[in-house]
Amino acid sequence: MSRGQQTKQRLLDSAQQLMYSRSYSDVGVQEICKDAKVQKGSFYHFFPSKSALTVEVLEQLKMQMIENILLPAFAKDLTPAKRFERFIEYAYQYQVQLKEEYGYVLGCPMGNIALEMSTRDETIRKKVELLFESIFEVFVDVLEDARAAGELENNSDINELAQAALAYGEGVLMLAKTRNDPELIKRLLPKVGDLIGLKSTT
Amino acid sequence: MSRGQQTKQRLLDSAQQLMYSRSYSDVGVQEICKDAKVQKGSFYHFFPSKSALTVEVLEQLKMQMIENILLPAFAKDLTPAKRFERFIEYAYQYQVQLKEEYGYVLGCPMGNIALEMSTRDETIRKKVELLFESIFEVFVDVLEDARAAGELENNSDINELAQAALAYGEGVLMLAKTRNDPELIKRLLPKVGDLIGLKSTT
DNA sequence: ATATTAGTTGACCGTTCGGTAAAGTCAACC
DNA sequence: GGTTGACTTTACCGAACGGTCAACTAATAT
Repeated sequence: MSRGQQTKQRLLDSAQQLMYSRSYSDVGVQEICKDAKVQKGSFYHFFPSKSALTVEVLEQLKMQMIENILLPAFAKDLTPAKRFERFIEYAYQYQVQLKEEYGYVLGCPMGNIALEMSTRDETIRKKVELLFESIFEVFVDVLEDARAAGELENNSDINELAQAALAYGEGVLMLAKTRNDPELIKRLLPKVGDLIGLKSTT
Repeated sequence: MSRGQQTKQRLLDSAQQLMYSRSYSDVGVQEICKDAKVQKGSFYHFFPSKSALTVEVLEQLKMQMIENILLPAFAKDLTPAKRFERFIEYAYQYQVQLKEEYGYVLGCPMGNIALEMSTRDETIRKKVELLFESIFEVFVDVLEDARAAGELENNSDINELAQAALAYGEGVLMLAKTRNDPELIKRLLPKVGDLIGLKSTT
């Protein structure tokens, strides 16, 4: 990685961490630069605006999420139901760890930005929409497996089930963040099985 | 209402409208004052801080929501399932109207603030937690009615079902806001019946 | 070796931020 | 009719905001 790429990466990493643990508006370009040990002029050499930086942060977030959570959790070595269980366990453990580290359950980094920025920055809104689409596709994939294996009691459209599952997950993370209690994830998320009609998840 | 109370009310109303349509951070006390036609000094006569104003806005929001949405939607003139259907219709119509008025689906005013502010202002987080509790209680009430009427196929703890329903609702509103598409509410929210095991809601 | 490009530095822009303070105005009560 | 306290006005604070700019240095290619 070239010198410039390293600098850019530090900016992306600092921005991701700071914005996730606080919010888009609460973190200024100045603070991101200070954290990344980069001067402000350099920031604007790599990014035309704070908004553009954020879009790249979201892209990075998506890649990390797919690689570190979605792919391992939904690997096809288990039954669809067990994959969901594994996913829930990952999500729970992650929020527990965040609470230890920051004192707060931080919830979903995409959901946080979505609600803060959707009415203020159209390119950010569109980007988050795409990220949700990525998760959604993974869900569709598992649900198709489940239906093929006869483990799906529900005969609704799989696209709608996947969206419902995504919505439910986001909602549970919101409640967990609001209560600042990761246990909510463990108690509530398994009910996603009822929502999508998956056998033996409860 | 005394002159002072009127001023305070204008501040609360302006703040509520501006913060809901944009966000907490994007709206300054200056702008709130300008919108309410109140001088800044007066603002700080009524509220010690922007945070305190927000807590009162949230309280007002709760009262309005209970009176205008929850009480009429969950009135006991219909079966529990039909009450949920009516609630969904209200939520849908409201977001459609917001989109016409502002160009954006605004989602849930509590959820929006929760995700933006939970890690930044503890008194706001606590207040939102309480608001969720209020909705939650209404849900518990309907679910008890449903179980008494034998319309609840699920034998889980009603508190957990109510929380799951709340989470799902918030998640659907988040997705609708991110996609800026109120139709998602109509398509997705009825599945709450599957989640809580309510007969004949789909 | 030199020219070009990529990256860095730090000072600077106008504006807005949340919040303060003091002087002034108004209505109500004695 | 004067006093009191609620409310309003206006000017102001230091700090931070997102973004710009021109001068500088480091690395690369010819």
